[in-house]
Amino acid sequence: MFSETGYAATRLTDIAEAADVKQGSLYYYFDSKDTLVAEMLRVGLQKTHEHVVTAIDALGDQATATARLAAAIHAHAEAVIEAVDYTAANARIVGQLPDELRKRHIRVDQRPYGQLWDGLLSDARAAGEIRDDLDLQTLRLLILGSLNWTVEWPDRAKRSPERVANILIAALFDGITTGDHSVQMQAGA
Amino acid sequence: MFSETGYAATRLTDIAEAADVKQGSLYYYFDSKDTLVAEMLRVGLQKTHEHVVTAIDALGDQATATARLAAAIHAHAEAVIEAVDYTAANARIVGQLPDELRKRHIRVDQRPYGQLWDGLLSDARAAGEIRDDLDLQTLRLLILGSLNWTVEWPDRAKRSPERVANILIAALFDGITTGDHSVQMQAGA
DNA sequence: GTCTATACATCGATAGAC
DNA sequence: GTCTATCGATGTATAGAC
Repeated sequence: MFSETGYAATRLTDIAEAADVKQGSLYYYFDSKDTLVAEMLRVGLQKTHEHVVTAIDALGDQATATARLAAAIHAHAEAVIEAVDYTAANARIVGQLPDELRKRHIRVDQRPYGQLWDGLLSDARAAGEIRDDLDLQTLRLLILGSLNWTVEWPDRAKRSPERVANILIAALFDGITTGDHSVQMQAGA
Repeated sequence: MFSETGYAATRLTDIAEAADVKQGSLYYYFDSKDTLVAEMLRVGLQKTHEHVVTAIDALGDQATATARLAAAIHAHAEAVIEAVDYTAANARIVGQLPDELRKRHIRVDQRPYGQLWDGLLSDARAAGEIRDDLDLQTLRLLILGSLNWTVEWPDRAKRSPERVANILIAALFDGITTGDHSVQMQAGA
């Protein structure tokens, strides 16, 4: 509901109705709307985290670091596009949260997930599989951002998680250029 | 203000205060909060559009399609990260808008900007500069999404637009891998 | 643990003087 | 064109019965 309606516009009455209780009853479980939202965000990110870890582990010990990275991209795409409702909600409403709530969420909940990704990237670099002239933290944020933003895509542009992930992986790993148009790019700015 | 506080939490009182008038006076210029927001979104996207077009035109006629694409990425990064306040607001609040407002904005305002980008990409493909096995619309949304999401980056991860754009361009154009780890990736999913 | 009822605050919008 | 004053709606939060 938060994913569809947004943080502020989602009323406790609606949430209660969906849970088949009355609005007042929610206060037996939560102190406020904010603690309810915070709990949802926490659970959501945890589920996403688990989903991604499961996908990576499924590859087994022999997988290369880049293969593991690709699996993570697939899994995150699944989470944000369809598999985990909470993840879409996370992506949609982080920008709408009251300041303290957002900061706490980023600091407490998002940090470990970011570290998982940073680990994937630095493993790949350590294995010599990705170049060492790119800022990995920025790269991670760009990758996750491109996937998270799918929640804003117009309906007609929607694609399956597999499709989106494959395109992103192909572009990232192989590059989008045909020959070596790449060099002249580096010169810019 | 919308960029920082969000759509719902930004009060007309605050806006009026920043404009050095009283809240009631705003209604001399706008019929409602929504028309005010709609106008801001329209102007914002227009400014971004112009900023990007200017950057592309500055390259002159001899520039390759990929060079033009790179310039567009730089310019959009500038717009969303620092240059155009409106752009950050756009990125931040599209997900928070009431349904009809958002739909109209995407349909009326965002469409032309999306077409500019699709043009850049299809020109590059026509020139044989980028591969022809990637869905260009999806690629465009992934690129813009990765940049738009920078508004959600934690403060400590913030980078200059040049830095962010260069990393994205390097990754996209050259690929992030060192050798041909790429091939085995394509096999996944 | 869930309900009904209601207090309380907030904020968009309107009215009307100047 | 800008102000002050206020209405009216909405929605979170609380009180208290069952």
